[in-house]
Amino acid sequence: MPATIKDVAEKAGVSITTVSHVINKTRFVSEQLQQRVNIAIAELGYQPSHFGRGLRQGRSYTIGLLLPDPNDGFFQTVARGIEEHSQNHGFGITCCNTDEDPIKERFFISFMKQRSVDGLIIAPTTMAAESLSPLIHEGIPLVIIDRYIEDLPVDQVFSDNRTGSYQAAEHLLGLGHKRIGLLTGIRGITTTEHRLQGYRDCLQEHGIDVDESLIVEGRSKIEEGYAATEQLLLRADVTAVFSINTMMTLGALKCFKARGIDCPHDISLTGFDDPDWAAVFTPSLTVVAQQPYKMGYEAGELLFRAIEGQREEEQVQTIELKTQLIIRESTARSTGH
Amino acid sequence: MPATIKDVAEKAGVSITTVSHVINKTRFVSEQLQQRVNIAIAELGYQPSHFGRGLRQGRSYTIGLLLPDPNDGFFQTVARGIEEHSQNHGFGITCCNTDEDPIKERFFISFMKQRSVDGLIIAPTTMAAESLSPLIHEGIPLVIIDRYIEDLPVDQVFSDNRTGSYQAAEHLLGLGHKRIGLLTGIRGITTTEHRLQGYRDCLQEHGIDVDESLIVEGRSKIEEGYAATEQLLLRADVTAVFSINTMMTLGALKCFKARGIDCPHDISLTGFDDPDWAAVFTPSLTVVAQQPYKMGYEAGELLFRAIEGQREEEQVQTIELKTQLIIRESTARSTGH
DNA sequence: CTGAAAGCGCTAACAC
DNA sequence: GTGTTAGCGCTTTCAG
Repeated sequence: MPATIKDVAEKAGVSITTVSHVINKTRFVSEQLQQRVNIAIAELGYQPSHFGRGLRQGRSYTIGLLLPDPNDGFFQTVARGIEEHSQNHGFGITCCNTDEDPIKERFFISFMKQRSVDGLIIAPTTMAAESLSPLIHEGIPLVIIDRYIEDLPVDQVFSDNRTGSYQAAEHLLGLGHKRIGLLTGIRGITTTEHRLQGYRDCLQEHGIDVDESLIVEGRSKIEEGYAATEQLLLRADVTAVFSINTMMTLGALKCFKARGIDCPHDISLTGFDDPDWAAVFTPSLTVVAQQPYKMGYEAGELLFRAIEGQREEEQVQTIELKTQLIIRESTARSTGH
Repeated sequence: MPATIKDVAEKAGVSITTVSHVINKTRFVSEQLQQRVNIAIAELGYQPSHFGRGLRQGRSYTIGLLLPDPNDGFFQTVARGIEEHSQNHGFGITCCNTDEDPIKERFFISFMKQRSVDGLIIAPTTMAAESLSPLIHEGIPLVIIDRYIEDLPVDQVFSDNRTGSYQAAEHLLGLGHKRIGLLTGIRGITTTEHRLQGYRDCLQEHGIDVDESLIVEGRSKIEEGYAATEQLLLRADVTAVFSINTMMTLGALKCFKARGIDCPHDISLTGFDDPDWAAVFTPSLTVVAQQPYKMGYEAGELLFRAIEGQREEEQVQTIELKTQLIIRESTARSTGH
């Protein structure tokens, strides 16, 4: 039904080869023919078929994006950063949510392969490289984001979670807090583990033994944050809470609210990530901010460099983004207990 | 490099026809051959090429999604509802952000057409049908969401924005507020216009003349909401603010915070949409909640019905979703002035 | 019950 | 400077 290259060729009175070359600027064509072709294209409203081209070239002009949690505004912003590049290159994006499920991850990777994506950006669900190494082996351009995987010869972009976490803990210690509860995100992904490590390192370097009972495992839903906070509050001596991701932070706040706990007077709170509302909240939230847009942007840059072959083989890059501690109202000097 | 149907056929000692039929279950194949084929497929890790199939069938097993604002969690949830269906049908989703820009919208529609998407779900940037009617004419399955377009013979799913807004205004009137400021979203899209209309209708039916100076135009960024609220506050007699979208609401809250205005004691606030944090905020926010997941889900259902041809021609549906006024702490009885 | 072969729209090697 | 043509991987008619 839609016009094909053949229709254009006939209308312009040239061969389809010439049409192809005009479209792709892939060899010289005389002014005159170029014009005839362009006119024909315009009149027919011709657009090259994605399939014809793809079948021939084995390229899809599409990149795949595998993200764990669509509810998290963080990844939304990451996606924007990536989009910046894909638009410039005329590429499409196919995005799938893994929901932190390795099975889904595997499925979608295979899905993407079937569709011959030209590159893939993944925030992996696990620290293991099983599902990823085949990709690398097959030479599909790949960039890992958000979660660092050790010893994997592949481009990676992630935040310096350990330092971010360290600084948050140090900030709380500096305010006189000795017993700092930690709400973790889902275990087994590096973001969580590194943030946990930063907390541990900081306490230890300040001569404080880490009380494991102050570390409560959550995942990434408000209710889980709520429950984890309640559990934490059973220990009456907690004067500060450090929450490792946005949803857990909201859960903590909800719990505070339900129990009539005054933050920061009764308990200080520090979160990770800086969503729009964090600064508007009452109290405004002290947080460790990441650079989600930049994460996406850098990842996109690495990916397209690989796609366009402007990269030496085996020369992979690892980009660690700085975090920033933003001190607001939700943390205050410990009133002791 | 990856295995083709031909490789499978050779390995299984059958014709490619048979392989195709086994894969697609499109005609009877003896148990024996089926097994041989399936084994060969497994051993080769064969996946049918998306391009080969697409070129032949003119289908992409992909739907397109055009959304205006990726920062808005609302659309994120809508997308989840759609995804539910696309997963079940083994379809992919290609999503693009129009950023409320009709030019981008047009571009992406054309982009989607080139890629032969099997259907399109769009939250249009304007009330005009120009970019959309060609699609309808070409018979590409299409569902409009969020924003109603009159007299367009196409499936549509949207919220009853007028009633939602009406109820919010009525709630504020019931609390004794007489001078209710209105922060609008971007003008010219039906969501904004209908919400505006609901506000107007409510005041009028309660015998109150609408003071146009209480209606301040914003768009969809925090800073715009902030500025609009400041403008509103120049009128000292405003005792309540009704904000028409999430970002404007955040802007209003930010302004309140900056000026030391106590909500709801000094001024009541009602928002539209119910993001995660609205209930956790201090004060928790009275809002008109929509049903974003349902919006996506219904849209997906309509779209796939059309894609699979289970719909009479010219038999379009229009689904209006109820909104719900959720009364929380941010609205209180007017203390008068 | 199975296979041979045409052809979807395009690009690029090969002619001229 | 331009055209002819093979063939990418698949589905589907047609033949048997």
